[in-house]
Amino acid sequence: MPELPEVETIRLGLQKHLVGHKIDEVEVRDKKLSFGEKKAVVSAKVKAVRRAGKGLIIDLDNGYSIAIHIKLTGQLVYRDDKTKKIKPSEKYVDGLPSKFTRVIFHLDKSAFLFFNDVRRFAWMKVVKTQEVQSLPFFQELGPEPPVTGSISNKLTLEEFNNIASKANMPIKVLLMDQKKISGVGNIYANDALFDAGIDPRRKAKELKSEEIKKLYESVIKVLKKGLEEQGATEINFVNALGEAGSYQDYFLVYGREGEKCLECGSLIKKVKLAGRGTYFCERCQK
DNA sequence: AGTATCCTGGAA
DNA sequence: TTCCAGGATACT
Repeated sequence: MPELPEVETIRLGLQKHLVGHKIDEVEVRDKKLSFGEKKAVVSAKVKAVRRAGKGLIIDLDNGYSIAIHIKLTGQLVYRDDKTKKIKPSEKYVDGLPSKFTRVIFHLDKSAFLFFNDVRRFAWMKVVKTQEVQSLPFFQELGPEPPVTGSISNKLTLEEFNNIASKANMPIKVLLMDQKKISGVGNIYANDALFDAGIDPRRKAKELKSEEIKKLYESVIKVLKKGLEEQGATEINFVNALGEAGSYQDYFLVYGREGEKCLECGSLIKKVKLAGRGTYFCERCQK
C-alpha cells in the first residue's frame, strides 16, 4: 500500500509542481475530515513539501503547514493546463470533482490540487509549521531506513540491531511498526524478508546479528527498487500527476499466494500476522 | 502482544 | 449477500 516509496514519489511530484503556487481557495467536501482553519492557508504560497515516514507536510510561506497521511487510498493529484494532457492511470479515481474528492485546492495559474480518498481513512490537517512535529503521528515516528527525501532520523544498522534485540514480536510486525521503524508497510516488509531469506514469523529478538544485517540491506534494497519503479499501484496509488507506479510488476512474494517462488519454484504461502496478510516461501525463508 | 475499529469497493 | 483488505490507533 502507500509506503515510503509511494509517499516519496508523491512528494517528489508535488515538490516539482506545487511549490510556488498560491492557494486561492480551499473546498473541503468531506465533513468527516477535520481540516482545520481554511483561512490559514488561503492566499498563502507553497514553500516546500517534506516527508517523514508515510506522512507528508506541505509548508506554506505564512508559518502554516498542511500535514497529510494518505493511508490506504488517498491520492494527491496536481492538474494544470500543461499536465492536463497527461493521461492518468485508470486507478486515478477522478481528476475532476467526484464523490471521492474530499478536498480541492484552487491554485493560481489555473492549477488545482485534488485530494481524493475512497475509504476516508486519510487525513489532512492545517497546523502551524512549528507544531507539525508535535502531532501524535509525527511525534511518535521511529527512525527511517536510509533511502531518500525524508526529514526523519536515519536508522543505522546498530540501531536496527538494538531495536530488534529488544522486540518480542514477529520480525515482520516489528518492520511495520511505525513507532519503531518508519516507512515500511506490508508490501515492502514481505518482500524484504523474502530477499533476506528470513521467515516473517520469527521473533525479532531471536535473529542473529548477521541475519539482522542481511535484513537491513534487504529493506533498503526493496525500498530503493520501489522508488525506482515510482511505487506500487495495488489498490489505487497514483503519483502527483495521476500516473500509476510499476513496483507491482516486481513483487517478490507480496500478493503471490499459491504462485511459484521466484527462487525455488515452491508455492508461496499466506498466513496472518497481527491481522495482516503475510506472504513467504517456506523453503527459502528460514 | 494481539485484536477490533474506521471505511468502501471489489472479490468470493 | 457476505467477506476481505489494510495504516494507524484504541482497546483488552
